[in-house]
Amino acid sequence: MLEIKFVRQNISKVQRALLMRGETADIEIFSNCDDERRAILLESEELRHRRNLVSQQIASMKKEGDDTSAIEIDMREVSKKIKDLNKLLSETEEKLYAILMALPNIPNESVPVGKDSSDNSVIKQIGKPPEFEFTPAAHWTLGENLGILDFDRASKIAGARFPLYFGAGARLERALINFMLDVQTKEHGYKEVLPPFIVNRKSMTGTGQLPKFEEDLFKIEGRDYFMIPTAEVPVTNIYQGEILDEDMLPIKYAAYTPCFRSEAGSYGKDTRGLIRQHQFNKVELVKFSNPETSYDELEKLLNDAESILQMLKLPYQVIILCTGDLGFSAAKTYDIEVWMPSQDMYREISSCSNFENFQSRRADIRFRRKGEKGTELVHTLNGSGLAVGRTFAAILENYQQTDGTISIPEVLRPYMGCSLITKER
RNA sequence: GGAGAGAUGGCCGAGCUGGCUGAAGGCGCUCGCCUGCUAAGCGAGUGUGGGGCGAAAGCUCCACCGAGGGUUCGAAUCCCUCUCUCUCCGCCA
Repeated sequence: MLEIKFVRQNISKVQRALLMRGETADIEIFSNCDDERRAILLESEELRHRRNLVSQQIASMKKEGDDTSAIEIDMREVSKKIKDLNKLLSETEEKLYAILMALPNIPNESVPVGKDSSDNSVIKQIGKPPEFEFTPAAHWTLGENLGILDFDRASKIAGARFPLYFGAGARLERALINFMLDVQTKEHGYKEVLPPFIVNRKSMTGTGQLPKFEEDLFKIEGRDYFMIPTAEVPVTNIYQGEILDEDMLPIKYAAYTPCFRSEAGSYGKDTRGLIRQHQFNKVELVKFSNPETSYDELEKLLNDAESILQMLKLPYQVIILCTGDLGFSAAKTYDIEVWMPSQDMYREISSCSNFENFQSRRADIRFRRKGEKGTELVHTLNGSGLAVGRTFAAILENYQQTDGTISIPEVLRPYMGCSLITKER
């Protein structure tokens, strides 16, 4: 959420930002509501002021034993009017709030302007795509042939877009989770967190998934609960409504969670394999940062996520999202894309963003500077480190052998207890 | 699920026979003083949000004592609903 004062004073800047994102929002309605709100507020506050004064007067008159019934009758009217005005006020504020909550974050100045994903630019490419003497198979083919993935049976259990891992496949998934958590906690200073996988509406609103993107979420029927689409939601909301000490910052958390996404509106895309599932595993990195250093923290976060791919020796590239492709809450985002041989292209495996104070304003996460009074909003950041299912897919495809077996990346062998995945029975 | 208790400022904790209580007291924090170090001591200050006036420093008003309603001239204080926490019983991985 943007600050109401900021929007009021920077209407044209906000409009420009919306335009750059390829969005339209009716700023006129905002201005009208805003003016209306202040007009009502002014009137209601004047009346309240009067009521406060008279109430005190009544108190002292009663002490003297004077008759106050005439004033009381008068004040009854005033109170009624205040009540009416308040009703009007909250209606106006609701409208205003709805607009404000639907406004996306302002892109950082370093974000290139562009229309859509085709305008994203590649910042760097690390590692070379492997060369095969055969046509590399898709990971679902490999996985099903090896007996470690079974999408058919998964669909009996739950439906399309759910994974089912067996044997070495299940172990590989678990190995990746452990490996990723170990690297981030032991080498990069993140603290491990295991949060709830179901959250309430307030938390979803705090990080920006609601109110705009409810259709992307799995909701628990009959209760105001949602399955998390990413650990970002529960982990960022850990400090919801709190005031942190400056010397606690930056706070760095690494969390493994399953993620649940309804993937509404993506019917034709990635219908096979592990790329687009309703449920997938992810290790998420979340930071709470001092505003001055948040962009340094973003670079570090990106490096921390990248290090996993480097250690797994998977070829990848880093792209910076242009204004038109930026997520709703983000001010700046890098995507990491891993090489997928069967598709002959790079596919997103991580997304690292700085949200500045967009989420912290919604979730009310502040900090207090040493020696200064007042509080300030922290900056929040997060990034996948990494999406486990997609990493699984990338390993299968990049490490496939002529005979359809999968050699295991060196760093995972201690976790797997083997160096090769062969056909399961 | 049943029966109770509670939710107050950064934290702890009074107030809860309605009116001068934005809220005692303590802790913490900041600034100043003092003590040749440390500890202790003394003094002052120290919530958030939103309006109005002002170039600004600032002045002023309103709201906020879990959330939302109600009663009343007036509510942290009374009533209702909800959420959460705690204790006991039941059930349970």
